[in-house]
Amino acid sequence: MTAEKRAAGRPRRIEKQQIVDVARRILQEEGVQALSMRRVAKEVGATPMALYHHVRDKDELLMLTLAGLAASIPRPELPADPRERVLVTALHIFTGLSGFPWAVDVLGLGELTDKGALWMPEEIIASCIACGQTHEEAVHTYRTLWYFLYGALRFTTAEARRAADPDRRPFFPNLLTPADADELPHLTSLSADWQELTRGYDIAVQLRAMIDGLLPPAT
Amino acid sequence: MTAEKRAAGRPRRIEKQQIVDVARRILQEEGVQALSMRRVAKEVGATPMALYHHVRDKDELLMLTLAGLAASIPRPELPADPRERVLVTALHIFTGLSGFPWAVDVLGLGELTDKGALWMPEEIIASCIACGQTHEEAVHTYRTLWYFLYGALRFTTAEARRAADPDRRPFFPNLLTPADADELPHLTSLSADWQELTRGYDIAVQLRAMIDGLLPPAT
DNA sequence: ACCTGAACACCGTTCAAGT
DNA sequence: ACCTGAACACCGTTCAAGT
Repeated sequence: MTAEKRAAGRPRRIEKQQIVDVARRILQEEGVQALSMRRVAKEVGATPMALYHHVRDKDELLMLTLAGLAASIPRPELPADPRERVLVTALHIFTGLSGFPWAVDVLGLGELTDKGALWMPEEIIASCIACGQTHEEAVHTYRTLWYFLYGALRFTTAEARRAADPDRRPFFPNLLTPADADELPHLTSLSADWQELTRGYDIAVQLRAMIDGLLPPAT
Repeated sequence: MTAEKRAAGRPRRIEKQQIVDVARRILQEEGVQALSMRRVAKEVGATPMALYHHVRDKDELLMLTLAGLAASIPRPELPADPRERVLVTALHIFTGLSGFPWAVDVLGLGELTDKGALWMPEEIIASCIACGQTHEEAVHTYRTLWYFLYGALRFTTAEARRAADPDRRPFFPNLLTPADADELPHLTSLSADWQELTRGYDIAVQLRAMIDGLLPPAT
């Protein structure tokens, strides 16, 4: 079904793949806020408008950068127990995407784009069914896990970005004062070692507990 | 401690509160992508640069729009059972923020800004402790619930936005073809009624299950 | 102290024209 | 078919000056 390319008309000077590659490099090196159509055009050696002959708009270009990303991450060994497979696959999504903060931003656009990533929802849904869930329940469980992973990735990467910023000043440093101890006793007593508590957060522990609640009890 | 305002210098023409109010109205009516400093300045009857005398930058203005939001939402009746209190409070966060999609975007900036919202983490952490968790575990549980709620809100509001768009065309309509049935059997068989499965997703059911897994078993 | 004006260095995208 | 050039309608923010 792959038709020969017609040689009619003007020969193309820039390839779609080239555009996507440049975009992905900018995203990886400088993040999503650094990517602009004009910047990509310049680095690809063309006019901004030349890009629009290859992609519909900026959102499409962003989503195209996701293609092939999953294939570049080594697939993990999956255990035999289906419950453990859910955990390991979910953790793999988290650790895999941790290295690509820009991908989390792009995934927020809400459209599936990378076919090579689909084995992960497939695996989780299949394992949930193997654990005794109906097909519908399994889809819901996957969705719940994805919402959690997305949120965790968002705040983890955002915090890492802010930590890397040399001249960051908190916007509201003293939202909580000792005077709030009456109304908010736990938050005030915990606010001192909030940073340490954040470090102690273990995504694997949380995922395991979540999965325990979401899946039917083991037989 | 509230010092009298010095009347020295030029009298102010625009009040900070006025700026924040206009910004919040734009956010509520047209969403976060419609808010610009220049737009706010115009509607407030001033130069773009006048705003910078009252706020540090656009991010600070965005975060200021959150102040007082929680107080505008009626506080729910909380049940006596601490486990149920966690659920009801978490659900309240979800339903409360569902009406303010822009607030979800602003919360993604990652800084706490609305003091009136702090009773919710306080309540969840206190209830988790009442259920037998340590202070540290309770903070982790809250964080896990928040990550999930944030992800759920993100995708729910994004989907609602796209559904409201009159001329939306999916970017990648046929990512999954019948030929993928070998590799991705569940996804291909489920893709037909994916919309219906999405409608059947019940956040209360998922939260209850999550909480069951996260909290120690009831005595 | 508070605000203006001009400027800098950008954006995404449409449209008409060229090869 | 593919690309350019010019234009439209915007951005956030700095800086020097005015009252």
